[in-house]
Amino acid sequence: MPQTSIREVAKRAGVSVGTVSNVLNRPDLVAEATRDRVRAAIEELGFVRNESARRLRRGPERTAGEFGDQPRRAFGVVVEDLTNPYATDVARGAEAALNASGHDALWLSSDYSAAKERRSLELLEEQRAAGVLIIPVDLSARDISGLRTAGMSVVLIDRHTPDVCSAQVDHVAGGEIAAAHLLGIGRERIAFVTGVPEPEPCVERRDGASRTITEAGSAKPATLIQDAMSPTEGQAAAHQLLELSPRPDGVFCANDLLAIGLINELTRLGIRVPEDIAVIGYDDIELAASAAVPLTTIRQPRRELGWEAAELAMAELGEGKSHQHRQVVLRPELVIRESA
Amino acid sequence: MPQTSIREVAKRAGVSVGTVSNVLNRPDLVAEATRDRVRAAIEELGFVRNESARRLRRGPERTAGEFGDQPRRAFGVVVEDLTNPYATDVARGAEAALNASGHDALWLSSDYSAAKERRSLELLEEQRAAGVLIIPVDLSARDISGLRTAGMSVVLIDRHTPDVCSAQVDHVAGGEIAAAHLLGIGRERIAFVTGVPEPEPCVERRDGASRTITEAGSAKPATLIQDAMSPTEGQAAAHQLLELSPRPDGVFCANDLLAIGLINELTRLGIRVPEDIAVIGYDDIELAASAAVPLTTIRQPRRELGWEAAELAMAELGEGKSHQHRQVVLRPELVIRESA
DNA sequence: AGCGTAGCTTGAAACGATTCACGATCTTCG
DNA sequence: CGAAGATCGTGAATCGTTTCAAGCTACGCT
Repeated sequence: MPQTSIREVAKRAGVSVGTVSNVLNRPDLVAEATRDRVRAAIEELGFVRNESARRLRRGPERTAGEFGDQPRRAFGVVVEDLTNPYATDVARGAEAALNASGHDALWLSSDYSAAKERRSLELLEEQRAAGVLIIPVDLSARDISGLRTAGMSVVLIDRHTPDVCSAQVDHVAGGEIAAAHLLGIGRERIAFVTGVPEPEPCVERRDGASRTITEAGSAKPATLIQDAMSPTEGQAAAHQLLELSPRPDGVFCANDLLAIGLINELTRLGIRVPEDIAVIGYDDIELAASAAVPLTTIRQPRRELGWEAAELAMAELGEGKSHQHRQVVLRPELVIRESA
Repeated sequence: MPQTSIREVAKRAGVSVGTVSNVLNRPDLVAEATRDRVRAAIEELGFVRNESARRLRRGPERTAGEFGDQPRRAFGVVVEDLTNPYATDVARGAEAALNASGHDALWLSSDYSAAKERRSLELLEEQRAAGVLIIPVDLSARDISGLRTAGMSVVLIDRHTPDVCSAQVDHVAGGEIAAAHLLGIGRERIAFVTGVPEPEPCVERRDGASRTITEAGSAKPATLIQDAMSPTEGQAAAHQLLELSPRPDGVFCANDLLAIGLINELTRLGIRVPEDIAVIGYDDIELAASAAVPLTTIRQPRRELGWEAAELAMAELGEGKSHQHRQVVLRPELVIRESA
């Protein structure tokens, strides 16, 4: 007895399969007595509708917005690293938007691997998810158009190409703001700390910062490249930093985790932050405010970013053919605390 | 034209549908020339197999371990909070084990809400996932048996009941170890900091610690309950702590995030850690080692925990009827750094 | 030539739900 | 009393895939 099907429920309740289906999908079409009988049968048999069959029959989800109940759909949220608070915040924003509209979010992580990324997309495609929100690691146009022909909406986060919807933060501006702040508090020898693989947005931050700095007439910033963007690597960066000559008096870290590790180690080595070296992070994760030296940082509107991305995805789904790809760009914001 | 189906591919390649299916599933049965022709047709048409139909036909996945290619399946990993490094580490451990066996992980978050938790389970059930690994918020036996009859394997993480597989850490022991350490370094007035909603495991840690302390003849520890288990709340706890009289000289925090926030705030208020107040955390998250005051803590083998859970789930799936529920219990470990 | 075999291919029968054109009853009202 | 609606139910057709018994060739062997 492989599975309880609608047919057995029908037999048990003494009705036809069509009626059971109606109880499931349009209960108002069924007389109360019958409905109860069917429900009881469902209960007793522990019946669960086979979503595969349902979807097979239904085909590409109807244009939504029909009368009555919304078609609850699943969207995939693919991020590079579920351990990174930045990524999880973005994803939570997306999930919130999705939930608010009665949809669901499935999280997948690509772990910075193009292969895992591709596999995740495949999985979503096989499951016939409604759409994907993705912080891409290495997405080709081909992958995307594949998804598209499978009828899924695709939204890029933190990256963009003309023929897909995307939501991103203006990282160049973020870099500029950070550099301008460092310059503004009188720092002249600025270093940049980042990690490999260096995500596109970090490159942009770096470019923005670099330009601002050289345009202001200061020396091109030294760049310290670590193995990852974690606090541990930030610690390591502290030592490298002190070996630089001339020793920098301002540091711009590609993310807060690096900054926190860096500051902690610097403090332990007797260097005062911000007096000796000012440090500015990027992201404004929760920990930034309650760090030993509260971190000055660039806040990304991450929840909003995820939220916007989800809105785009849902819109794309609703609009069908007439859809015009949109690119949302949010602006980051300087949060001044104590580290710079 | 709703979707490219196997039939159109067949027509285009001039073969029967059965052959196309074979190319997809058992390529070795098909002559090379035909195979190439079919593959070309697939390519040209941008065909993607409709997973719903496939699954509908296949029915409950065969007992795996068949000849040839493994049936790649998706497992759901439901955690309470994807923002919590503890949870994500466990989930990553699970994902690693799953991937190692050629399966996939879908992450869902319940956000501490029983409703979302239930919804997540429903979703997984509808998608006919192979199994669920869950850190439960509020799971009734009924929910579980529902999942079970739907043919999914269920593994509880960090909680247990006799009739389900589970993997957990011995939290009582963890509490005992922490308390014993605090006692061992001469602390006498110990406080416990936790947050609501207080997960079962935290209660166990507290119990273990309490017992050890009272059995050693010290006063029952004061308990500070915060609104959450975050660094921000740890900060708040610092102030409450100082108002206690007698002022504690040792604190056991329910997790590292609380401990880090607490220590940072204490330091800012001029209290020395560990000299004035020793603080011990729980979890050993990455940040613990690189915190301003490197944190002494109880390490949970989180990756292993997730890994074991995944192994259990996969085993359950493979064993079918003959399955015996197993409960894996891992032992936590004291990591001495500087905060206590 | 006759026969067995191996290697490919075929095509119809599932899988389990949804849909929809039709009946079957029951009301209501002229 | 009879006809026109309402209101409910029915059950066959259908979605796209996999499965599998059966058919077809070509080949080797006696």
